[in-house]
Amino acid sequence: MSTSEESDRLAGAAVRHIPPASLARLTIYLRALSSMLGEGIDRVSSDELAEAAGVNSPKLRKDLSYLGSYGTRGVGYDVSYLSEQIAAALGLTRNWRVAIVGAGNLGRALAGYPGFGSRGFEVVALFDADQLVIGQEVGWLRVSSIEAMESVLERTGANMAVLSVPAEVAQDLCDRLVASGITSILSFAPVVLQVPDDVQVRKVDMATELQILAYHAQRAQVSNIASKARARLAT
Amino acid sequence: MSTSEESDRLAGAAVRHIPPASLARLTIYLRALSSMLGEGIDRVSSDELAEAAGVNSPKLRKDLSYLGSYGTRGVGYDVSYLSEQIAAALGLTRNWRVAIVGAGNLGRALAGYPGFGSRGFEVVALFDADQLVIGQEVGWLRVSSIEAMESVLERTGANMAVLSVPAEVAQDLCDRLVASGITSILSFAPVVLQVPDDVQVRKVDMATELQILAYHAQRAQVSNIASKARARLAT
DNA sequence: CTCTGTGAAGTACTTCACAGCT
DNA sequence: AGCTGTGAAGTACTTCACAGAG
Repeated sequence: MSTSEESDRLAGAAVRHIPPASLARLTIYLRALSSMLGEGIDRVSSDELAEAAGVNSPKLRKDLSYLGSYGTRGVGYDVSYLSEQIAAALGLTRNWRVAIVGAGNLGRALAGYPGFGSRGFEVVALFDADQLVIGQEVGWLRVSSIEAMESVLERTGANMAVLSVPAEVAQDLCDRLVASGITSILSFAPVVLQVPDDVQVRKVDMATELQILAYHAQRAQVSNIASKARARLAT
Repeated sequence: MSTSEESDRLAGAAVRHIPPASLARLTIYLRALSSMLGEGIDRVSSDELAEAAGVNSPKLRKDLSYLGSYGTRGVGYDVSYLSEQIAAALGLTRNWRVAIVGAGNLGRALAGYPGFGSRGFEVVALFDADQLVIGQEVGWLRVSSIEAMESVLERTGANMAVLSVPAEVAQDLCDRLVASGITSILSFAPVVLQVPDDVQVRKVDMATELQILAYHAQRAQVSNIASKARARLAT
């Protein structure tokens, strides 16, 4: 038995381990449920929710089954109740205090991102190295100097960080975040960050996404050319 | 035999199908190789490249084996040659013309993203609905009116689009992009987009990423509490 | 009779270990 | 002797089909 499984049992948690693939989808279900709540829908079937989330319904039910049995057979799910259960499983009941490192266009876009503030995430600090940018107001925040990062992180009680800085300085700033006790980092820098095992890093990478699209587009094109060649041969 | 497999054979392509998981990693290898080229390194072993990409070496070799055998046993890989082969497999030899829809902070950040211009991607249009923003210069581009989107897409020969607009208008603009013949879309809007089967959509979602981090952080905490409880019980 | 929840089967990915070049 | 390339074994995820609750 692994340490974490053992810990779950001791902590009395019902959830043992959610597969990464399911975890990613649970956040989508949560958003779909939130928007349904907004529309005044209070009951939903697995078919309907699956449709809204863009997955098939057996997959949705399997995903939900990792959390427990929160539906009613023959009826469906209570939108509000299911939302709460998913939010609880994801750890969204406590408040997360996010520091954004890098106040360029991307950092500002993130600081102003509406869906950010909702669902338990609060942006508590915004850092930059540029003297012209330090001190500027962005939304409710004032940009802090990167030199004072450690003390501001401490004072604001940040427990998550977003890295929206150039690739060259990402590893250095990442190291400083880790040294300050941050263990959850979302990076937009196009580099592989080296961190200790107990630090979680997730990476969002525009170049990767475009290249994956390019691959599929090229394939589609090749298929198309081949189809035409085949059509010619057939005549 | 599926249509696409058949097409590959007819087109004479060596590559049949790259698993999605491998595809995502190939883009990372490509970046690592580019940076090695920049440093003047011209030979690399699977161990070294795997280290740089943050994966283990059997996985890297397996990934590369989907493309072909481009290494030399007992020696390693030629950095430049392997780069070219990966780029070719990903479809990066042709030039991709990208339109960015939405010129808010995020759209501007994307338009100015350096890694964007390199590797075959060129931003050819930038759209917004705000009269105050239309006509502004962002880098080398002038922001076009969203009303003229169809004609500008046509004129600029855009063949990929990035959606950096609010969730409420994302589906509508997506439909217009699809109607204009765009078949590759990268969306930053936090909604599930409905598109025909022949259109590829990839989604980047900040909220999802943070929620996944929150889940892991919460788990780490629970484990920690449990460990302490266990330590107490043991005494 | 409807719709959920879930073992079991099927599929895809990862890891392993070593054969095969150089 | 060293490092790649790859079948085969192992693991994780997805799909299926139906048992089971209402």
